[in-house]
Amino acid sequence: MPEGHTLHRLARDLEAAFAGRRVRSASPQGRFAAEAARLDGRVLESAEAFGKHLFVAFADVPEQVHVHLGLYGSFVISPGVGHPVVGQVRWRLEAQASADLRGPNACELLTPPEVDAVLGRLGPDPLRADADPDRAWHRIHRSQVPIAALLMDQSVLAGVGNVYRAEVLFRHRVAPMTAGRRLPRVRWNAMWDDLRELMQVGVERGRIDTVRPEHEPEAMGRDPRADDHGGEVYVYRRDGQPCLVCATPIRRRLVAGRNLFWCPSCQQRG
DNA sequence: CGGTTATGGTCAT
DNA sequence: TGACCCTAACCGC
Repeated sequence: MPEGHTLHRLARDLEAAFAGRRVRSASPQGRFAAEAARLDGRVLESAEAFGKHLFVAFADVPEQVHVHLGLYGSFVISPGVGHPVVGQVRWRLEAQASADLRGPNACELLTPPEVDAVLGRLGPDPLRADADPDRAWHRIHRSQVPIAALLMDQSVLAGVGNVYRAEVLFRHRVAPMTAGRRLPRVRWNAMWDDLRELMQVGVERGRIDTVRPEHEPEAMGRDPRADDHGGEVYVYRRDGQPCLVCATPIRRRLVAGRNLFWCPSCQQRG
């Protein structure tokens, strides 16, 4: 379930479990075998996330492991070592804990220039303290592309995925097909601040929650059970169901190959 | 058991 | 725009 919050949480957890420790490194599946063997027995130095990209550094190794989870990759940390390998495990780290990487879009050793090249393609990441929202604004305010597409463009903004884009558009009542150049600057500033807070909550809880207290199902007299994807949201994957605010049926439409969800009644402004 | 789906991205056309 | 990559869960038969 990888949007940016997942990777930042993962970086934090990997450091807690492995930083400063000598680790075993292997590729049970074999597709990262040579690289994993090279790192075996070394000290894991750091794990850091930029948008949806994760970089793991080892002492005395100039290259870093670049991990991108893609649509359905997972990197799961569990206590203890020597667990049986279940399914396709691309990379396994072990110290006093274990971490299994499955189904990543990318798992590769990159040289420092190659790392810089990846980072250079990324827009500002709301989860990084030094991120500059003006860099994103510069791209947005001169673009004819719908804001719903711009939010997914990692070179405009890094870390936002299909859930956060739908939810932040709803929370700010923005019509998804509004061209970037039609979005008022004050609106963008508010969306950026909101994303910072929402994604930080995502890091802390390990799930995406976007519903304000006054709209929570319990407060609205509904079953307080979380949505199927694990968090509490306004529109994501709720097509056909009543809007939590106005009861209008939530709509769905494919935008740039991904399902976009929105409330046609609540979301009418630029 | 096979088809579908998924919070993503790249590359070719 | 479409093909393709990667893995697992879920659904209907």
